[in-house]
Amino acid sequence: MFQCVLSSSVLQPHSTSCLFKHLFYHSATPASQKQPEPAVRAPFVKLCIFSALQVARQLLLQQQQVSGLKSPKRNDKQPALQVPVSVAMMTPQVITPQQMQQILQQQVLSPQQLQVLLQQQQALMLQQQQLQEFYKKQQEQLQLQLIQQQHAGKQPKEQQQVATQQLAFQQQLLQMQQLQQQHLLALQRQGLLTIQPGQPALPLQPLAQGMIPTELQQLWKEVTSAHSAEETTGNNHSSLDLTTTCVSSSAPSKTSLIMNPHASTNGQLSVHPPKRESLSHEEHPHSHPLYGHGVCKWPGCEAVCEDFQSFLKHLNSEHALDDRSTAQCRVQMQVVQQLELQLAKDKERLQAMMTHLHVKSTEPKAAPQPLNLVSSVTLSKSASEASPQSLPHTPTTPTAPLTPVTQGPSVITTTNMHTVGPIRRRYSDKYNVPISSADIAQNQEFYKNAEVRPPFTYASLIRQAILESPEKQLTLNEIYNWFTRMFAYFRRNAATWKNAVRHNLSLHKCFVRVENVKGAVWTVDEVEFQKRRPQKISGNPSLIKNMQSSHAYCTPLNAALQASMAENSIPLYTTASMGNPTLGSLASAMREELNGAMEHTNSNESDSSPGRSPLQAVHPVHVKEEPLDPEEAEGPLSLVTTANHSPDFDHDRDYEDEPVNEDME
DNA sequence: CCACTACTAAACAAGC
DNA sequence: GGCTTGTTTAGTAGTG
Repeated sequence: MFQCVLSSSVLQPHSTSCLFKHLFYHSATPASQKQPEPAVRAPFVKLCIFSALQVARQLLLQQQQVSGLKSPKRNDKQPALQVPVSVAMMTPQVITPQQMQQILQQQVLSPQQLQVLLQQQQALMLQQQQLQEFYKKQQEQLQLQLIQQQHAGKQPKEQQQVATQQLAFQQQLLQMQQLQQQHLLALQRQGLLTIQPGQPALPLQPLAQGMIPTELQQLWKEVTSAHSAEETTGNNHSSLDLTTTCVSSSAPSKTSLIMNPHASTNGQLSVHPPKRESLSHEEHPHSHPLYGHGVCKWPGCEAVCEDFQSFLKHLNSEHALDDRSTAQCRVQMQVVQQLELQLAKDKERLQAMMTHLHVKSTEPKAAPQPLNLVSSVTLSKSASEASPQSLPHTPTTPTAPLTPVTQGPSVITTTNMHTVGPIRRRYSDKYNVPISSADIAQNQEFYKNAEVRPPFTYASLIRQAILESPEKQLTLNEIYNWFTRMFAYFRRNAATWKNAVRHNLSLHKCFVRVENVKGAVWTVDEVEFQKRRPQKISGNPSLIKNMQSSHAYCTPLNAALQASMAENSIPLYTTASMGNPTLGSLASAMREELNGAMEHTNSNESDSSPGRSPLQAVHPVHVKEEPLDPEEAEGPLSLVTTANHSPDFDHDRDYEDEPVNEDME
């Protein structure tokens, strides 16, 4: 029932490759992030890893942006706009695997390993310093050359060479910094989880770009010094120290708090945890944010506490206000801060993506028809936001999945639709948007509101409309309504697309007309429908290959979709019961289609379909002309009303009020 | 170049 | 007669 589905046209080879890229991106990213999680792992460690990744990623981002600005070379090759885009796309993949590995491995470090780590760290520092020096020299050289050229006006090549060298070094630097960052965080974590003999704080200036470096530095100092203090002195002493440490060390944090408004609240919360806790648990005897499921939730602790009382005991004894706890708090603060930062970034990216989808890259030919888009609001918004890391695609791919830049057929202006005469546009193949599951789910709302042509063939859409109905049958008018309900695009220019719908219904064998008491309804002959694509696919070996290779993505694809839908509390394909059935079901139908296509590639022709869709083993009527159908016996009740989407149909009326529309209800 | 598919336009018929 | 529904044909365009 839940199958991967894409419209037949969507599966055209061209778009398929894009799709796979896309899918790979979507599937690879989360997978790698969760990657090899050891069985036993404190949540704290997860947080640390996560934050480490975020830090590194952020670092990389900022670095790239900086370097993108600095190096003229980069701008030569690609529009400045695109640089951050590709970076944004790549970062998750670039960072994750190795870093994960390292971080995870480092998690179980023995003292010796720690030693090694530290040595590595130092070595890194050294290398980095060297690199930096080199880099400086290069810069100076470049400056010099620039000056010379300004006077002499020549030798651009050399300059370029230097620039590229510079770039390369920047990248190396970047990598070093990443590694460094990573080591630092690993060490931090270790320092908290195991007692780490005091290693002098390391010079950390190069880290500056990534995240508040002074804070990190401070953190590191504190953590290490705290441990050494703990080792050398007793607990009593340290509990005395804490206050001082707390006070003195809070200075840098405060500065950062000022810089980051979000952090301030967190800072407040986490800086004085012990006090708060004692207060809070008095007020709310059995709810404590640090206690849950009989386990202490203090980062890295996970001590089992039978009851709340013992937890309190544990809390007061093990996590008293001492240097260590303070340091841990600070780290936690960092973590939260980083998460917030990341969240902000992701939000921004999401915004930019959405904006981008509403906007049109305005380029191609002096098109008679303007390129689209939705509202001026989004437009203006996009102007300011679309720049940084929004675009989901690398500049190198000519066919950006979500934005068919080419001749604007995929998008049509509202205003021009009526006036512009017949515009031939073909959206299914070329301009087709390869669609990942997430896209589908996400874009559903988008298509509902934005007058963007959906990247599905009429046949697929019709089928979807029909399958979505509880009886798996719709009248023509109901199909129309579905179109207008689901796609803003189809709220205009009704004559054209309605004609196309009728044309498709008549033309394709997979659509079966069933006479009924009250008229005629259309159903889908799934067998026929499935037959359609194999032809296409079977003719093209490369496609088959792609399809097969893509099979592996189907699962994560589904998972991702379902997850995203679950997040939005969108039920899957329970059409009859839910208020807004369309979103989930469209997506699921898309999956279905994809799966169906793949089944056919795997088991060509053979009658695999009946098993697959008991649900729509509707009417195996192959002769279109035949009005009579076993279906007729089934009952005339269904078509009478649109009981299933009664709520939605009010919307339909709205749409139908439009000038062009000549629907009758 | 050809076959195939998809989209668009339009003519036409039947029924209400 | 006007409209919807349904069928059919023709032309265009993209892809392999």
